[in-house]
Amino acid sequence: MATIRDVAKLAGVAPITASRVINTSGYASEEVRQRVRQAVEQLGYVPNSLARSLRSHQTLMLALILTDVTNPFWTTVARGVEDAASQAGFNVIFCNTDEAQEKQDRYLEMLIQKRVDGILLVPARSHAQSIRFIRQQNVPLVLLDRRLLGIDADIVRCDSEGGAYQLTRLLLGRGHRRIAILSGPPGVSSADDRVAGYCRAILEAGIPQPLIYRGEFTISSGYQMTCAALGAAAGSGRAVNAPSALFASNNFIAIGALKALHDSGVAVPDALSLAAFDDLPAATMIEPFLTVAVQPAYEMGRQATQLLLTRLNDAASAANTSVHRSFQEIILPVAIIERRSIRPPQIPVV
Amino acid sequence: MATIRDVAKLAGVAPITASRVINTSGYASEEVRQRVRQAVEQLGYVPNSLARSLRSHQTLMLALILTDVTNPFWTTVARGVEDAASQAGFNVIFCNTDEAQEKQDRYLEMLIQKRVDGILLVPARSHAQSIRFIRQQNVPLVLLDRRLLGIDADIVRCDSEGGAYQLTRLLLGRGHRRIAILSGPPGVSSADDRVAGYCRAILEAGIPQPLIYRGEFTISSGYQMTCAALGAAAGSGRAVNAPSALFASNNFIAIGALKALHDSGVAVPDALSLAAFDDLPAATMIEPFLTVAVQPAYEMGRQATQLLLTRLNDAASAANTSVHRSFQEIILPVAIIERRSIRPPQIPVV
DNA sequence: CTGTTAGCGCGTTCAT
DNA sequence: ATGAACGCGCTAACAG
Repeated sequence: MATIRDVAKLAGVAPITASRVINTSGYASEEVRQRVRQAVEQLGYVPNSLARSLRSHQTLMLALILTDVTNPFWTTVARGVEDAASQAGFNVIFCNTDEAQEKQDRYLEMLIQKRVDGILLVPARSHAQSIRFIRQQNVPLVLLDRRLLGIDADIVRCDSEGGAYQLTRLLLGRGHRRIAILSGPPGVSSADDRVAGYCRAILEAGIPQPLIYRGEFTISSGYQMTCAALGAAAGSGRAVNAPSALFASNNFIAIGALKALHDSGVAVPDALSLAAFDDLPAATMIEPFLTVAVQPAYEMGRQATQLLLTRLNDAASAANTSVHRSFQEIILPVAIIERRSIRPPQIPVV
Repeated sequence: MATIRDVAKLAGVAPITASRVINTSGYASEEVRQRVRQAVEQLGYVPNSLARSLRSHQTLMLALILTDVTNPFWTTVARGVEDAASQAGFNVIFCNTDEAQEKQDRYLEMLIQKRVDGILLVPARSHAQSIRFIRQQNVPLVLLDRRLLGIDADIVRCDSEGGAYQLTRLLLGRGHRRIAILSGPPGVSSADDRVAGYCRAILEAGIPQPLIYRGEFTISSGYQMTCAALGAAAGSGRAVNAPSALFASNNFIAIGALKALHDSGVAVPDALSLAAFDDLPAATMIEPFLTVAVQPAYEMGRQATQLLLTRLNDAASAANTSVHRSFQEIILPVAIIERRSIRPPQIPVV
């Protein structure tokens, strides 16, 4: 593989001159430019960015660590990140943690070895250990979607608490009193916030007993929690005790719930109402009918990336003046979209 | 950021000794190992893989260039690639071309600059130009899913022709005579092969006129082609001329078709039968009912990666003996899954 | 406008 | 068992 020295030799100039032509940095006479360009062409020269990065101390690579690109929500976030990054000349490495702390840490180590210029992280669990590691390495970091207890950091996330509150209010407004929330894992702030918003609305309505189920943000967990919610009612022996509405706290849980309800022969919304956080993937929307709280996924990715790029500039200009800037927290609004999966409860509350 | 020299200094040894301990290559007394490890810990030292790769001429990175990770089919392929790669100690960079030649070429250039060790490519279009570029740079390449006319290369793909043939035969066996295929872009071998398999079955059945629509592998294109297929019949003024069955040649086209049929009030399978290539994403399968030809997506990714890794070894051991090995073509079988979207035509053929 | 020198951080080669 | 010297390919810093 040809090096810049080969190019320089062929063009009859010094390597640095070739470098200047190739990177259009610094002066070069038109004649020299021609010769260098031709040499590049002739040799099929492709610059070695390893060497370049080693010298220049930047790789033009960002990393996005998330839980699962299989989920269309994250796919959309990823697109937002990629678009914003590539517009600024950066590439993005994607990493799936599957919510596993251990995988997350392995990736972090690898990414820092590769000297990525910045990291966008959807923290798998509430551990702050990983963040300390990143800080120690002086790599700019922006959190995405999830807060971390006791950690001040730049973050872009949505108003999960508020969205959950509104969605619960919507169900209450339709006359539901027994509303069960099917939520994600404790310790994940977006999950906790949605439970909190739900509880606030429930308590405000004077309902003594919230119905909270906690599992994973997966289809199978949504299925199981739904079965549990239905089963608990069956166990009590009184149909009146069955929840009349379910609040699925993400799209995959909603899909699992729909599946479970279908398998149990429970019709939505005739027998039971269903509302969810996050829209379902476009692919399922042959006939959209789920009432949802939608997060601006693309925008989350875009803004987080822009914030990260800002921090890179800060770091570059600040150089060795280690002034501590304050962190930024960007909270994006959640939009409620009413469709047809909610209806007043069929069995009037006694 | 600490370098290996800092570690060496702190441990009171030469840099190379520290290197040997860190990479567990070569000898080192137990006492020295201890000191080095402690220095690493104390300084928070993380090796610089840019420098390491520059020296060792390998990056342990592979690239997967595909058209659209949004499609669950490709997501699954990607998982197969990632699993096989990480098991061998390699990382994967993912790139979306959106079927655009230009994006593909930009990514290729970038990946070669980054000196990835190998490339898995789902070629966007039939151009062979890009492949010549890769060959010239001596980077091992395995094609995925799509052949390239006039190009001999390692490839892992499915039997699209055979699968389409079988699926069409299935429809014919149910008594359908007017079967329309909604296909992908000409020049993309998987699309062309499916049309070919369809045509073979149609001709064998003695049907004079195949009904072929060609568009993109997208939801909107599936929608449009379906409207066109329905509209053509309407235009002819005779319901008898309407297709009684549709063959969607990938999952996104199938979703678009379902949407269009729903919007037009055409019931599946009562009024019209539908079969598709590729299964729908798990997320939509609340109640699976589509009869499909399924490709082993995960396995495609896995085997392609293994083949690529084999080639890396070949290249490493062959060194400068440029023996030309013959290329391998791995063709995976397609499985037909019969469900409930096919039914004999309601309007008997005159 | 162009060239010389040096070094980014690491590991191969050869010496001790 | 350990170390010195060198170079991977490139560009910053400093001439001229």
